[in-house]
Amino acid sequence: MGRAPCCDKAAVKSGPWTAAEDARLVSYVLSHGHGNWRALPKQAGLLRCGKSCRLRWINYLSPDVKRGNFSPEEEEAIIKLHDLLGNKWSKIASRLPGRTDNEIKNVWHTHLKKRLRKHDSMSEPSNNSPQFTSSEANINQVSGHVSHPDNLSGSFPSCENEHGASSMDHETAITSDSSLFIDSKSSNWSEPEKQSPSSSSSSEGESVNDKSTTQNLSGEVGEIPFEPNLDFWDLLDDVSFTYSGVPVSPVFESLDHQVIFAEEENKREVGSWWWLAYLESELGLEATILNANQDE
DNA sequence: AATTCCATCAACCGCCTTACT
DNA sequence: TAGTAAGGCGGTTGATGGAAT
Repeated sequence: MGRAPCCDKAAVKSGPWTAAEDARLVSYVLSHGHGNWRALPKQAGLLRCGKSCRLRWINYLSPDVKRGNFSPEEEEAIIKLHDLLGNKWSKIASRLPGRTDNEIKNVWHTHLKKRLRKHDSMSEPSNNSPQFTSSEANINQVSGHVSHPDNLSGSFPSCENEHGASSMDHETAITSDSSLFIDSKSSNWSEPEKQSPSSSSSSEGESVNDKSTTQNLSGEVGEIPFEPNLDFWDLLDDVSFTYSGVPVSPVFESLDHQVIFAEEENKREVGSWWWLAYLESELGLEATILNANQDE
């Protein structure tokens, strides 16, 4: 007997999310939260597995998610953190505000790993310890970073992490290493158009999820088969957005605005706000907002 | 212009961990 | 303490678009 499936696979939908599903999920989470992911699909009227809902929210729909290319600083941080933590993507993601484990994992496999390998092939492996992979052996060369002191001890080479050894001791050490944490308010965040060509995919910043959401905008949005949460749509209808009493342009050109307006205690709120504006833009409603702004 | 190959990334799968009873 | 449910995580896959031929 195998493990019981988390949900009835025959009764749930799989594959790319439609704009209507996104809207329904967002509407529900914003108004009710996500106390129970497993129960959420039913309550929200989604024919999706709870896990799928959670993943969709965390990796794409959450206002905390920073879209756009990875800045050189972020990439360097990933390299450093991977050197220390191995494939602990969620731990790495926790150090990169706005970035998800999935995104980091993809970037690592599609860009950074190759880059390191390439760098490796161009350099002489003069001092490589046998237990280090070639790419790991060059991480310090690329980043100019000296690993955490613990990492230099014989008991904790990088490759141990890579192969699943516990990283808890490391985590504790790393937690106190502020140099390995990208401040969400830091100007190090770069806008997509400022990205170096070597950064991750060039299209991500401007056409978010054009494989799933955007491609469905043509027909499904107009046929959203559910009753939208009124509070949620009221927010979208409210074009006189303000933050702390200050009028704010509702259409952001980049997520950096989320950072600009993010006082620590209000960061999440603003992020949610930005997201609403973004969603409206994605759903083709930006004209409404822009026109409203111009009228002011 | 058509076809093939490759890179990218969203999403799925299954295992592990944690919280609760 | 053991059993169970749910959340979380990392590995992997498949669809897609663009580049190369």
